[in-house]
Amino acid sequence: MSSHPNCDAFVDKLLTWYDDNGRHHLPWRKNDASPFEVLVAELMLQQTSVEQVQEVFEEFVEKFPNPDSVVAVSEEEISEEIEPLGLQKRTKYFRKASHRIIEQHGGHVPDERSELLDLHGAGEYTAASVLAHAHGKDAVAVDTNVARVLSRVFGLDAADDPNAAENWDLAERSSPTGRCSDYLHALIDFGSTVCTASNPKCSDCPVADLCDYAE
DNA sequence: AAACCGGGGCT
DNA sequence: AGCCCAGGTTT
Repeated sequence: MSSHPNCDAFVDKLLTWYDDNGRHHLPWRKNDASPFEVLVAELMLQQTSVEQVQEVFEEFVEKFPNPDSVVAVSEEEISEEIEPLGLQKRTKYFRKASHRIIEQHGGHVPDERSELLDLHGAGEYTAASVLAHAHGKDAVAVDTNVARVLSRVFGLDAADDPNAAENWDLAERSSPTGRCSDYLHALIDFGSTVCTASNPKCSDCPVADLCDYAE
């Protein structure tokens, strides 16, 4: 646990807020979402809004529920499905990652950080996300939302830098054992609806009383 | 360390 | 017109 005096209280209030206000309906957060579906969602969500991903995710995983189904079709068939998302390079991510999962991991999405990092298109954030959301492991992933929320609440210098070690350290020290997946989803939902980049809703924030940033 | 990818929404 | 979005790869 963190040495920061407000840490436990912050996590507690955030998780309570998440229970009531989180986007629990998102298809890739379903309890029975497969590890491959989680990986697909994480790749789609890179620099892409949730609303855009919602438009294509379910049809994609219905057509391509596993790595075998991805490599079985032409590049054009994959590209066609994700075209509305932009960042067309991800077509190659899906194909290369699927090939590696089949050849190196028997068709199953790996559950070790180093193996996930070897998948094309998966960096530190995506690897940690898959560990937490697909395999239930205690791993933290810091994106722009998480970095912004943590740095604001705890008054860090690395304001909105997802690559700053300061933010990853704080995320790890504050993360509740056994509930990393919920905690990360909570931080993201909170960062995208309340603790927003511009015009944050501090006047309607459940943790404003212990936040270094709130006025 | 910086460039680049990308369509869509918001300002 | 400019900035941002569940970042990562390439130069």
